Amino acid sequence: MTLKKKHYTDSIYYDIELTARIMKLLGAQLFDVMNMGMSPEEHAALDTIHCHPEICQRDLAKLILKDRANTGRILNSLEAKKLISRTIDVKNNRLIKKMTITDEGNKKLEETNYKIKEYLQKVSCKFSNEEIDNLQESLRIFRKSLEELLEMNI
Amino acid sequence: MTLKKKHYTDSIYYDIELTARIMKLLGAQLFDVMNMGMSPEEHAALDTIHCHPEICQRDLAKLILKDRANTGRILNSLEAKKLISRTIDVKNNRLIKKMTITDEGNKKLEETNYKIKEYLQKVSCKFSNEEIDNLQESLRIFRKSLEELLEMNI
DNA sequence: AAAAATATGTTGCATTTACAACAATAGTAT
DNA sequence: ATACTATTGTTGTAAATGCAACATATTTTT
Repeated sequence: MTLKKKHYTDSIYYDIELTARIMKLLGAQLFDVMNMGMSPEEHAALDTIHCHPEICQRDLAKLILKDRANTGRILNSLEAKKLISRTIDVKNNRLIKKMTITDEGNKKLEETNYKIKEYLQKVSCKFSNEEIDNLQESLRIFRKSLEELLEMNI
Repeated sequence: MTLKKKHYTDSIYYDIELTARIMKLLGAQLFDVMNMGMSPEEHAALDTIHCHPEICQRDLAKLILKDRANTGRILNSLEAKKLISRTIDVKNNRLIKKMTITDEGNKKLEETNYKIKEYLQKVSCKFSNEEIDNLQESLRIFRKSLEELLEMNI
């Protein structure tokens, strides 16, 4: 009853949707104003490749919450901007397109991450780091409940 | 630092995006399996009209988090399904398309809300109502911080 | 060894979405 | 009173997204 409350705009569904929307807006604005030279999606991909250097496109897709098709397109764009290069490589005896971040890409990523960090300290002032940690933890637990429900398969 | 953490997949941005995505998936699945006869978006619109009987399309758009164009299209679909009817009316001496929920629409809305409530009690078992209230409150406070940042206009 | 299943990536298409332009009307200012 | 601005809704268009089909290659099954 409290979960979906009585009506749509009172539900947790709505609160999460709305928060996600505002964050996306803020992100788009940040990347636009700061002239990052890449989209938030491209940054997400680049940053995630940096954290998982041997990742394949399929696994990257799962992490950045896109499907394989769109992940491929984002990577095409990053490649066109010479921020990554793609070579055919082998992992577990399987052919994969290995992605390597170029020097230019690493420089750009570092710059971008710094700008983001700098910008977002303004939020941290208003919402303490501990509060954010708690919120993230609550969301994780909440997701776990949802995923169990998905497995129940009704 | 904690807000965006070091990397994309550790950030609160990511947690919220991921949670939103899972909720949307769950919602789509629910509406599909239960044969609701309308999309989650249409339900959001219908339920919100029910809560604000005199609302105009523009205000409805703000509430259901769509733009005016898409709100109009959703309403077209609801009208085609005979769940609402639209008549030209006057509000504050202004011409607006007044939306009225049909009897069929009210019946459908009640049915749907009941099915949702029933289904979501399963989640409440795993995640207490109080926890959900707390999560919603945290999200509200977090959004407030973000909105202040948006007003600061960079 | 042949066939079936799995993994990886690409392409095409249909849907959703957002944004901008437009039309019609009403309020406000000069 | 006329012109400007704001509100409301529609239409058109371009971009993002997701899904299904396909191509290729590898692993597993028979």
